[in-house]
Amino acid sequence: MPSVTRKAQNSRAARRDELRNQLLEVVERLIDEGESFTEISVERIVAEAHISRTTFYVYFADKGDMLSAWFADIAAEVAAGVSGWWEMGPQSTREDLRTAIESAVNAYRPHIALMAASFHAAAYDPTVHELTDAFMASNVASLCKHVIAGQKAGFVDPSLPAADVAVWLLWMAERGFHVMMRDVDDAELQRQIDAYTAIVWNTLYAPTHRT
Amino acid sequence: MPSVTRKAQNSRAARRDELRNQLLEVVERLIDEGESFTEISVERIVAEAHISRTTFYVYFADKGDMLSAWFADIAAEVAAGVSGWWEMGPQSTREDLRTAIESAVNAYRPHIALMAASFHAAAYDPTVHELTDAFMASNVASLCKHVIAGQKAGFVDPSLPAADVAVWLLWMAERGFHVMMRDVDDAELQRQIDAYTAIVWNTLYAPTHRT
DNA sequence: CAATGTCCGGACATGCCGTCTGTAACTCGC
DNA sequence: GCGAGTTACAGACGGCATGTCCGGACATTG
Repeated sequence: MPSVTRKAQNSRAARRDELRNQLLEVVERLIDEGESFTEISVERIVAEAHISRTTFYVYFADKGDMLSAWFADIAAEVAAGVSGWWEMGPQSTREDLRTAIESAVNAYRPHIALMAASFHAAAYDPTVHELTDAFMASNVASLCKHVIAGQKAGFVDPSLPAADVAVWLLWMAERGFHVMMRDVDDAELQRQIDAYTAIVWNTLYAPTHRT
Repeated sequence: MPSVTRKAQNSRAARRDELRNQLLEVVERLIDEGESFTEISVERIVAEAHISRTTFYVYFADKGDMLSAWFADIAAEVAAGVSGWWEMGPQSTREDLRTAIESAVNAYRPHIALMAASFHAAAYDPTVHELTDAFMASNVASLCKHVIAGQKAGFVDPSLPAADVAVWLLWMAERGFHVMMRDVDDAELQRQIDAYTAIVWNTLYAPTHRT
């Protein structure tokens, strides 16, 4: 009875997604209350979510698996948010850059706590590590491509080592988002965006925009 | 008998230092072998160091305490390594900046594994968090002061928000050191230093050095 | 009804933690 | 050398969290 099996699998996957969201909501709240992902036990999570620990292990191999199940979705969202950056061209202004960065921040920000948790867990969980790595690699590749194109088109400092600078700028963003954009009001957030924009602008574009 | 007590305390402190170094050597090796600090148990550490777990707890409250006992020393070393940067003046060249950064890297590099472990542990260990925080805050303060002085003296882009940019540039360094300078050969290391130098130079100094 | 899938409570072995024994050794001052 | 103080140890503890397993309760479906 293949149809039965198929249906079961579908509902299983759906249920997994449902649980995943429900559990991450709990985790997010706990993190916001000042705890760290590593310190939050599975027992704690399932208790707060009112499901049994057994059920948790039916759907997830462990905490990292739960995080991983969620990461791909959000990575895509963020990637879409950043994409404006890659469209910078010779005519683009510093305002355009700021807008692109702001949209990336806006995509990132609702999930800062869990993103930070993911990057933290990446240090000891191989599965999570692969995901964060792929996420960074993909964005680095995009930025690198953009930088090289910009150098060819003459609106990015041609003396820069494109690949290396791309890596540095994006890891800076990752770290900065987690460290500086947690628990900040909107004014502070705007200032942080300004600062990051200033660094990126000066690094990449300013040298070719001298008046 | 105060003299006895005093002597005991001295030897205790000395022994603590001795153990600390011995244990961190083990930890460093284990990390180099691909394990993560969080995952390394006290049992593991003491076994490899050929001391008993009991003895460990005589001298340290826990793993974090051991890391903390070591962090202050190394923070001072690194701070000394970076100090060349703050001496950049109106006449300083890009080469000077690179030299300063290289010396910071050289101070940092021998301890990258443990520094990374410290920053990682900071996420869940309040004691370690305080130390890493103070370390970053102190360097940020120095850089911030340098930027402001440079803006007054006219060799740093005056449009930059000094405090914010200082924070971003230094967290970028912290992250970059851990992510990009682990397990790299010397050629790769030089390239990373070049990239970081390029970003810092373009951000801070280049706008006022236009030819 | 019977089979299937879902959830649960309860229990298990395992591993690590931090603490607390008692014991053996070593180093002093006397 | 004797005894007091210190240091190291092995061994055991209670506690907590992990990941796994089972059996029973319940609803859904054929």
